[in-house]
Amino acid sequence: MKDASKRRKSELYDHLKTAIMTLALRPGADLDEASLSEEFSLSRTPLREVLRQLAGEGYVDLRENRGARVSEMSHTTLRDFFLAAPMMYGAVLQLAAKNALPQQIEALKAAQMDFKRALRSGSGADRAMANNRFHEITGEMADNIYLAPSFQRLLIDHARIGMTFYRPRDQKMTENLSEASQQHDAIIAAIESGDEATAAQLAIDHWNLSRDQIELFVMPAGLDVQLGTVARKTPA
Amino acid sequence: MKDASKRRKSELYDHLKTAIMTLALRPGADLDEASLSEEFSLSRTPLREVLRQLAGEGYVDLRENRGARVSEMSHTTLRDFFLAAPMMYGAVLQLAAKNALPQQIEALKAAQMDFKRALRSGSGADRAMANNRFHEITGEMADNIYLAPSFQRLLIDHARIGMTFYRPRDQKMTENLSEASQQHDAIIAAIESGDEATAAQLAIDHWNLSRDQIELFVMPAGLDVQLGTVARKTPA
DNA sequence: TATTTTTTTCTTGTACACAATTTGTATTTT
DNA sequence: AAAATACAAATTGTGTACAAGAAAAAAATA
Repeated sequence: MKDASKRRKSELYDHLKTAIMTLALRPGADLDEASLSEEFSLSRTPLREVLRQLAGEGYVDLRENRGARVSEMSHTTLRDFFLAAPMMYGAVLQLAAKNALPQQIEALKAAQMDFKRALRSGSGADRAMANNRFHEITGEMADNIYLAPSFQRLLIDHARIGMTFYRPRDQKMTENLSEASQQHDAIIAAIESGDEATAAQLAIDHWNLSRDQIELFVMPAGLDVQLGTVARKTPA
Repeated sequence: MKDASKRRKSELYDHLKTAIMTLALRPGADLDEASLSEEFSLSRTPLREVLRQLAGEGYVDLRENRGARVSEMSHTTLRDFFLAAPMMYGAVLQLAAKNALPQQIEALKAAQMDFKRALRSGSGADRAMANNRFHEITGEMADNIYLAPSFQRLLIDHARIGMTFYRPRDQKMTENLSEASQQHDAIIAAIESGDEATAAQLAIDHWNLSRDQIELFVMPAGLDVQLGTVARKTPA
């Protein structure tokens, strides 16, 4: 009986994590204790502990007497993200190239195969999660407890941003995704040969590419519509 | 009645934080739920939630079915720390110089006055906490949610390392502390004038000085004692 | 009819009791 | 005497009941 509730607890934990990263639970969404507790057959006590833990890891925000919410993605988020990401991933990849264990390199190659598979035939969520796993492994390779917290926080929003932007809408965006995959291969090679400088540089390149991808999404080619052809106000 | 327990909860939270940072609670120390709950007149339920939160922030480690412990400072910790600290503090100070608000600059100046006061007449804990507050404010100035988690984690161990190493034992160590204070002044000046490059460079200098201070502690001048003048075995 | 006040309902926070696991001790066995 | 096993004590994890607070709905007033 104890075994089962332990399993349910970690199931709840994993479920919330992936649901948040894949945007199944949207930023700002309310997490109701009662309904979650019923859904996972857990009493509210362990449920609340899970929420506290997720809050510590940056998945949710807790408000006094007002329940938990999926952590927000504000208008400043993207800017903060691309300010911090190149530096953090650069540091992580440099350390990964320095410290990676053979076993971890194998795991990274496996993750990259999954990522390629997801690019070919997966959903947006599959792509984002596969990409997330790839970078998560590089974080384990770097093995520095002081970088890990920010890196994990970045990975969460990396996945969420990816869910929005890893959906190619035109030829250019598809090419970018293919280039991202090639960069992953180059990253693996740099790590395997212990080339720290190259690994760090590849991180910068990788994030510049991501930024370009997002720019393509945020600033699409303008609609070719004449003034007045769009109704001022939609009928109620 | 609710008000009072709310206060006790945050008191417990603050108490544990400072006790851990000032080494009143040593790394690895066991945190017993029952005794803490009695000491702060709180039931175990809210107590455990506080521990979960502190775990998320890096103050304690939770082990399944085995209670909470103050987070460890292993032999790899110092190395990890000085690998990550210059980069993180460099980034934080650069952003601080860019984004600091006038109000925050005033707070930073006040914190530096406290730090100087602590250097003159405070205990080791006073110095460590005053120094901690100074850098905490620079973190607020930087205002980037992706850097904050690692920065906070660094500040915790910065304080703990400081508790050990900010106790001058000779002339050289005292001079280093005075130089650290001067660097704080320079950091304030760079932030106030918005000089990002200088701020980032000062961070590097600041951490190199810290590293020197620790080296003086870890590798002191050898004891000048002849072979055989120390008893082989102390009497029982 | 709009706005404020009161009441009701719903949600979160805390306490306590019990179940389950781990750890230390004592006894037995080799 | 050493090791292994069984037992006992202490500690952690979960469920449930109740209290406190916030949001929503209803009633009263302007």
